[in-house]
Amino acid sequence: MVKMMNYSRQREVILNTLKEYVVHPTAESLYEKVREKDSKISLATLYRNLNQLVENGIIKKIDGFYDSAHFDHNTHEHYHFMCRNCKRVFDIPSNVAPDLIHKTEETTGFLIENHDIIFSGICKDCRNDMSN
Amino acid sequence: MVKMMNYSRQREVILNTLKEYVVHPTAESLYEKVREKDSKISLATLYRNLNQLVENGIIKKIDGFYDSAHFDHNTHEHYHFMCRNCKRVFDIPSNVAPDLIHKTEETTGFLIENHDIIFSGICKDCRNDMSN
DNA sequence: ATTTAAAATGAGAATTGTTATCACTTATGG
DNA sequence: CCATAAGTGATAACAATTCTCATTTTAAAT
Repeated sequence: MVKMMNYSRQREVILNTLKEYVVHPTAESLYEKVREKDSKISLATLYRNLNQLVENGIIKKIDGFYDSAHFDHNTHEHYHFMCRNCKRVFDIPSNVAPDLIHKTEETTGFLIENHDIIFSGICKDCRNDMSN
Repeated sequence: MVKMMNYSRQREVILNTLKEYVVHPTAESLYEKVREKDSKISLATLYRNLNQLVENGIIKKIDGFYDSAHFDHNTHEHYHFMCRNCKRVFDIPSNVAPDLIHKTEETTGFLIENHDIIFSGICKDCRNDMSN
């Protein structure tokens, strides 16, 4: 029994705005963009809808970066990298860690339900800029 | 030029207490244990010292679990799992993802400085308990 | 040993990201 | 079109963490 979500204009704006991102914003920076399209949407509505979209598997929440959560419209298996310099959060393809779940379950006897790999360092753009 | 840390009794108590853990506590639960040994240590002192120990590479901070940070006295490369049921945070050996840094740097052109894998699910003990 | 400057402390206020409350509005199915 | 469940905006509340500041402790140099 999947709990029904009613339509809401605000949720649509929020999801569409998130989909415009290639990198993955915090609630705060997403809120700025959302407000450009609908200046009445409240911050509580943003958080409520982000949580709801996460619970329904439509988007993913990325925890693990030092400050606040980031949100990702890509729900395929992949991992994340934050640049220490520009603070952008990029996708990392999942083939960098083949067979990770299976190996971990074998090794530990734990049941793995969720996982993410969180990398940080310097992205390609910033490396190039630094060497100039 | 490594910044010198002066000795402090409080820091010693905090580090020693952290070392008693097999699983990895939050600041809050570590604080309870620390207060049993020295009931005068302030919460600010705990946080200040944990951050300082992290900056000096003596302990590691584990972000990425839904609520608060956990702290780990084991600085060897390894990963982390939180049980959804008992909320304990366990170590996962790093050989579940061989050559992860190298492959990721190759694939992306990014410079990787830090990384962690965050798993969640049900630990072995809780699986056993559940099947009773 | 005494002095001195930097480092650390305790207590509590402040800050930040996020969630809860509540009166009101909108969506949906009969 | 009515009833009811779901969603909203505004703002208060919250929890984790950091900051402030007057006082104390450490280290190292006299």
